[in-house]
Amino acid sequence: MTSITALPPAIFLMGPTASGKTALAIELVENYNCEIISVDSALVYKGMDIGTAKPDAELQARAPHRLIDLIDPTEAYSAAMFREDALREMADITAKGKVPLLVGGTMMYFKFLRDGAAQLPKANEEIRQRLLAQGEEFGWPYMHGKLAEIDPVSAQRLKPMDSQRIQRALEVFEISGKTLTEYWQEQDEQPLPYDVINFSVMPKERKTLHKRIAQRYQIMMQQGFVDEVKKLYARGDLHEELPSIRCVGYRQVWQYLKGEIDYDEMVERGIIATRQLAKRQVTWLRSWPDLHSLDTEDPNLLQSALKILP
RNA sequence: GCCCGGAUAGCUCAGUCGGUAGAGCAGAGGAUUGAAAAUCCUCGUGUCGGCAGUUCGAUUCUGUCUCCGGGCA
Repeated sequence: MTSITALPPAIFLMGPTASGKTALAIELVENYNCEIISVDSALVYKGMDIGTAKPDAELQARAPHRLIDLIDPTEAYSAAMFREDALREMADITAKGKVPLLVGGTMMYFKFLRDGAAQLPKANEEIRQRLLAQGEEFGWPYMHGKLAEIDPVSAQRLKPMDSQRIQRALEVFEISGKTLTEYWQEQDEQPLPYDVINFSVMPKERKTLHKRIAQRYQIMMQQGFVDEVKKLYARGDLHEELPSIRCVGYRQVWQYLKGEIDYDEMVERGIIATRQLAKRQVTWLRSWPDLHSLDTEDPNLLQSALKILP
């Protein structure tokens, strides 16, 4: 009754963009019996390397990352797909007698892993496009009103301009005839079968993070970020509405290539978008339970992390 | 040196027919259930360039000085 089955360990290494997660993860791989699983919604895209700060060939040779380069930029990934993929990879690593090290900044993916997900129907592109077009035409408050008729609980929770969530709630109902609220009620606990050690890494000062973001963005420019996006642009089958092209930086370079903004403005807006991303990531982390906070600038960062690990 | 136009929130600017001011952007805080690097919500006191004058009262009118544009020499 009181006996608790020992769960295998797993490590979550979370943090805002440009906080030094990857560097620490690689050091951990070299000093601890673990393997990396990427938790990043942008690293899944093939051909998007510089702007996503994807670990290069040399780093990946030192410490292989799972769940990167999974799909083409025309395709879409999702938190639910991530959960499935990650659980599979974690089991594989555990079976090898190693500890899964989940590293990334996509906090909703971490949340899905930690808390599970409802058994919702997956996105339907045709319905999605139609709902988006309707939203554009009649305005999201109108769509929000329609949602209130079929699923008042969801409507009350969502703001009238939250296009994405309103669209999703309507989509779920159209596909299945069941409301999002009903699905949520049916959702049962899906505890993660691991004993997780939660880490966050970031500089103590926001200003320091902002500085790192700006510096890294300039380095990306020097590495040929614009050329990378040019290649995507030249394909002709990609556009600004795709999740891939909406990624931080890619969206801004895309606008530059379309001639909507000049070079300096593109750089400025790219850096701003990165800062705003970092802020949202930090917001997630503030309420994350059982978090061991590490300081990017800690000269003994690796040792500080190892001290906490079993 | 002269003429004209500016000088207001971190930035770009609006405005007050004289009663101490407001947008966008930035920034901060928050939300987050198959797009999440997405999507959305909340938050605006600042010697209204300095000094002097008129006035009950000046950021607003007048004078002057400083600085920044542009033009003429």
